[in-house]
Amino acid sequence: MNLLALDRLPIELREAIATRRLVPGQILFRQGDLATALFVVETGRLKLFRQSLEQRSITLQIARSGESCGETALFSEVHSYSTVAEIVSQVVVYPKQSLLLALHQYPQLTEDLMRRLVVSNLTLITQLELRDIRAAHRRVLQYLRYLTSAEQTNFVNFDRPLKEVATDLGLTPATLSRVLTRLEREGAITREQNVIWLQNSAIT
Amino acid sequence: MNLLALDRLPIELREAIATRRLVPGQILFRQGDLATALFVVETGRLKLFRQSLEQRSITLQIARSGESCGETALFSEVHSYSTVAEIVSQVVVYPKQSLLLALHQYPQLTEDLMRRLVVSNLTLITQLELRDIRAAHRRVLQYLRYLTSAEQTNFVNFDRPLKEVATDLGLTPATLSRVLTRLEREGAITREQNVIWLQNSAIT
DNA sequence: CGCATAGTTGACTACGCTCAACCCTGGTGG
DNA sequence: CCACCAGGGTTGAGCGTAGTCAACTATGCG
Repeated sequence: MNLLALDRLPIELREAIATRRLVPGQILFRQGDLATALFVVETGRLKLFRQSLEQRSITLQIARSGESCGETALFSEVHSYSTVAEIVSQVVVYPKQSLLLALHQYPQLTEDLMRRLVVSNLTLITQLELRDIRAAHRRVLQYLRYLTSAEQTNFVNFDRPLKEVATDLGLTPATLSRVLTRLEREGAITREQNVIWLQNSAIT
Repeated sequence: MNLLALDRLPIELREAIATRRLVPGQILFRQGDLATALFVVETGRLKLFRQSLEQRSITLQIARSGESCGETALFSEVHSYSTVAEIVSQVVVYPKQSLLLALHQYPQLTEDLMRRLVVSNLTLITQLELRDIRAAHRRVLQYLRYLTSAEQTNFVNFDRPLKEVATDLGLTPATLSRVLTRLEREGAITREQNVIWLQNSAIT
């Protein structure tokens, strides 16, 4: 949940951190904002996204409990993406300056941060790979595979509107809807409420 | 060029590093390979790419002198992408174990590594943003803008075949060709050999 | 000089987007 | 308790644009 077990944190950093509550739709920071802190999600759900030219929004990641955002700004003046709370959320705020100071003395902290950066990297790579799949039905199928393999299950429970999922995938809601009905018709998945079962089919 | 000025490196790491020569087309490591080292390009040009399902290749980054690859593997067992030399190249090899050991004692090293991870992150985000632009001509234009803004110039000198550039952009060579002639016809760019001039036009 | 490869151009196709209408659900207020 | 409304989800028709496949040209290298 926290960057490090609280009692292992240097005292000066322990004093600097705080928590913050966010309501749905509330912006934590905007891309371009001066970066003053790094955040770790305690509860709730944040969306990390970039608002591109021509006002499209590109979802970089959905950060849930234990995940962080704003790490890249540790070594860059400003945030490179925006973050918004999708539901009521609580985040831990680690002031950038205190963190940077503490880095030098606490190797554990360093390692944790690096790990987070690496994870963030891998997430982005996954996103890129998804976007590279042109055919919508394959992209969706692959997306479902990622989700299930991460959870070690064969189903996905969507806790967010399909509309959102669609844009995450770079699709329109209409297209996603069509794709899902098609996949179900073909027997690749079965749907039930917000739950989608993946049949381990040979369909690629 | 190096991860750190050589004389500032801890002696045990200094002894562990080596250099390696690569010929065009030579694979440095493959995605899925056990990660044993991190590499910094001394001379030449490497392509970091992911081979997706259905044998498409997604270029993550072109690493040139001073840039690195394999950092993400510092905290993961295996490499998450492949790296190939596009031309004759020379890389510095930093064994992972030695690096991890040295991290604890040399804050400078840590900072350098984190910086590299952050840069890698931003590069990936840029890629994603590009891919999100559907219209090929806009995507290409934006790509040219990124390149020129990075170089502080108004032209781009392609040292690699357009064919490669096309796939980097997620386009086919045919489409890229058409787009370039169109952009030139519309006056957004002018071409001459491998050089493309960007007219600061209002065209978006 | 001849070959291999990159680049260009054309005709056709496929697929996701747009825009629109419609259904369905959950929440609200009378 | 029902009427209404708003939003998400679904479905349809038509369009635009990048892909595909192919032919052809240009270029560089042996």
